[in-house]
Amino acid sequence: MNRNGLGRNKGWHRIMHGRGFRVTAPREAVLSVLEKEKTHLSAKEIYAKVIVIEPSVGLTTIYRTLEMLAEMGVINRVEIGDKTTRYEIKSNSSKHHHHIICTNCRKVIDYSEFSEEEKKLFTKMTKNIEKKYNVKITGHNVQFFGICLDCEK
Amino acid sequence: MNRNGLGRNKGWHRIMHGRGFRVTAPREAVLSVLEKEKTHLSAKEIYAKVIVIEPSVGLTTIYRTLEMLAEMGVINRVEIGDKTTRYEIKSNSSKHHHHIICTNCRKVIDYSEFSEEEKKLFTKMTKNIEKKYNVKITGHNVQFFGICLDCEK
DNA sequence: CTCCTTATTGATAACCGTTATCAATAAGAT
DNA sequence: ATCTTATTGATAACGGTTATCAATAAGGAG
Repeated sequence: MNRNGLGRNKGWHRIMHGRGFRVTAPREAVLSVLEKEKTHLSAKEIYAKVIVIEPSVGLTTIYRTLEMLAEMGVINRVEIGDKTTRYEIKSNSSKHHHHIICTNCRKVIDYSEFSEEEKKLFTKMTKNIEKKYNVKITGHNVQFFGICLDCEK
Repeated sequence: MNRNGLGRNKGWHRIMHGRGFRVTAPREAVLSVLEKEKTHLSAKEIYAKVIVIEPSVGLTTIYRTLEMLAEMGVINRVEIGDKTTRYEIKSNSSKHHHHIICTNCRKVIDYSEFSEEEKKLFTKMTKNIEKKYNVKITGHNVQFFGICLDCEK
């Protein structure tokens, strides 16, 4: 257990190191926050939580770290239509999922209980697209829009 | 054929009027541009094309008009990850489609040749989600990410 | 057609998320 | 312990979008 309460994640050290990145306190703090939250936070929201752990960290560093983690494939950028980029960690516990977004309050529900049928069809769609358009597909993003229970009144 | 070359679209007049909106030259010009282009333009790009038709129109009006058209359901907002909102018209000729986005050059391919299987599954997924999460689904957005032929070198 | 109400417009400034700059700092190899 | 250089934080700048407000014009009433 290091100073940030980041216990089992020494793995990051190796991954970062392997890519030639240095392991720093701000980076550990950002990972610690994302690991705990598992929800869709904006850079500002992450910043607010990070400075509790490491008060000297600047907002710029948050943006830079998020940029780096996204490039490393450790986190996903999530756009839910509220004009800011949000981030979610791709841990082994949180699988690939789709998003259900309330167009009124912008609440997000993660949807990951895919049926075998759904999984197969997405695989098939991906292959079809690759063949038909001669592209290499690296991922997909699915959003369902609607009005959540709370906003329905 | 009115002054903007907008012939068969007098329908907009009725729709706008019905909602209590006035039919103005800037609005007709924006619709004219979107109708012609059918691709994913940013507000600035639309502005550049509009001022050819109506030189006195300001950028602010473009934003306001796009906001209105989106609210009316006449156009879609499209996010392709290049930090600007893009717009596409929902004409009867351009059906519902998904997007294939090159993560390198941000080119977008529309994908609308859905198989019956795909259509059925999306309908089923929508119903499942509505039941399971108690929400009213109004639409969905699907993006496939990859590297296009040109960027593959 | 003319008048009148009020939605709409355009110029400008403000806003806000994100990024560039740059001297100071510190990770980690030697 | 030293040294190279990636990283940092403060600040300013940037770019897309929105608020402000007086001037304009759509379109209904007469």
